[in-house]
Amino acid sequence: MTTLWWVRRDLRLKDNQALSAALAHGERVVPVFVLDPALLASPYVGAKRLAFLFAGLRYLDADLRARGSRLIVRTGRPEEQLAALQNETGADAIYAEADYSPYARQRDANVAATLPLRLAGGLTVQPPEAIRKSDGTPYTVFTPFSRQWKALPPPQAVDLLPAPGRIRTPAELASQPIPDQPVLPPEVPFEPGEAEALRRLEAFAQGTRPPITRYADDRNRLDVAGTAALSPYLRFGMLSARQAVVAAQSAHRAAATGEARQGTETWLNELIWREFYVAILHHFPHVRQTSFRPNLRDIPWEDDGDAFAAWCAGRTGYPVVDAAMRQLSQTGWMHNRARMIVASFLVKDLLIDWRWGERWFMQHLVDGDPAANNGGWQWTAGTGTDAAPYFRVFNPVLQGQKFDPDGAFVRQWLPELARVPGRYVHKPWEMPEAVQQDAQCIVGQDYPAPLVDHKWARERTLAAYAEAKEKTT
DNA sequence: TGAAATGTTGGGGCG
DNA sequence: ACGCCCCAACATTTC
Repeated sequence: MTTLWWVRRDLRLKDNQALSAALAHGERVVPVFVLDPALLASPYVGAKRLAFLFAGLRYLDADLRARGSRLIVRTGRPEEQLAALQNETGADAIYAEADYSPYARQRDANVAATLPLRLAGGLTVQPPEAIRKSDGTPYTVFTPFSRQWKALPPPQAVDLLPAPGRIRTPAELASQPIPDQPVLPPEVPFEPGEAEALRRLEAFAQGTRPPITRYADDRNRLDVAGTAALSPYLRFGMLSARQAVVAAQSAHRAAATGEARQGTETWLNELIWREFYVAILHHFPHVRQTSFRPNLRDIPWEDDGDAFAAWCAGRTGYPVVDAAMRQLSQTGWMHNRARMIVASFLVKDLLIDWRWGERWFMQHLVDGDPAANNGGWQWTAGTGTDAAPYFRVFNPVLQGQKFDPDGAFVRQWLPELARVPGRYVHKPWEMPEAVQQDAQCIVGQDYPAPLVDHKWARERTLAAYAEAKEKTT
């Protein structure tokens, strides 16, 4: 028999449960990717992420060809394209890795209504349905969720599925070319593909004193490459969550110091946060439309297009915010600490609806994921599950001084601040005129004056949130 | 996975 | 020598 392996966000041959199931089911397997016009037209899709995906498909196709197979690409509604391919091949089953976003679940329901679709695990280590409180309801607080997650049997290295050897795929099937547009800009610091993902995981978590052993402290530093930067690979399944967790646990066992143990535990927690937000979006799909907390649905947002444009362009006058926003638009990636800082600034200094920021992030992040991105924004806005309390407002100057103490990060992305002395680099508007002259950085001319006064903005936001709470209680 | 406002303490300058 | 005040430094509360 012939089986279809429907590739969606699992662009890998190793530890791929859907692929393994397809190979176990039939002697011939057809790897297929469906370009879904509805997805391509979405305002939540961006060119850099699309380019990363297409380049990743080319790598996958090359890996498949090395095994006597290839990737079949079709364009159209998945249920129609898969039905056509089923007719062409006589396939009696379609295997795919389960995905849990509202769009993915609707799409898969449409396919399953007429075709033999079978979903396998792999996007997360623990399927979102599997982690529930004793009364059967889903967790909405991270800590108990993570406790339950850790109580389940952990994946072991021996559980990781090897890449298949030869894959027999019928030769006569037509395929469209993998799109070569948009092109991945050279500024994007991620080489796509499964091989690169594994190289990075190894560099991060293996060897003597690898970065993961310093992760607990370094992960917050904007000026240090202390994070794994694996998110784009996890986003498209060039790496499985299971592979990442196994690596974290093996690094944990190898940890010789308290710092190293702390680092590996902290990184594992970040992987569990990812699964937490997949589960939240699965159980509460309405969070894509509105706040999780009903009492914060009526915040009187400022619909300020100009302020939003300044935030997008990295021209707010707060260096740490602007540097991060320019890093995002140029490279498609942003440090996690920086994501919190710029999100806090948009929501709590500019009082702009977090959904505007959520959309901008999805348009620019190579790793943009509906669950994690939504969870992060609702966390910052204080509207989500286990969110930051509404009165927690980041001070962009203090955050800059704490996590970019020498201003190296800020100067990297804001060359106009190159000569600004360290004591002013996170608050250039305090430079005396003579210092501005010396630094060749006139505030309001070479670099913007602050878009809002932080102290004033903080109070405006506290009042606005208080108003929203009052309305609904 | 904050920060500001407010409260407390204790060392040292100074009359 | 003593009490008073100033104000870091730290702690606690509040948003």
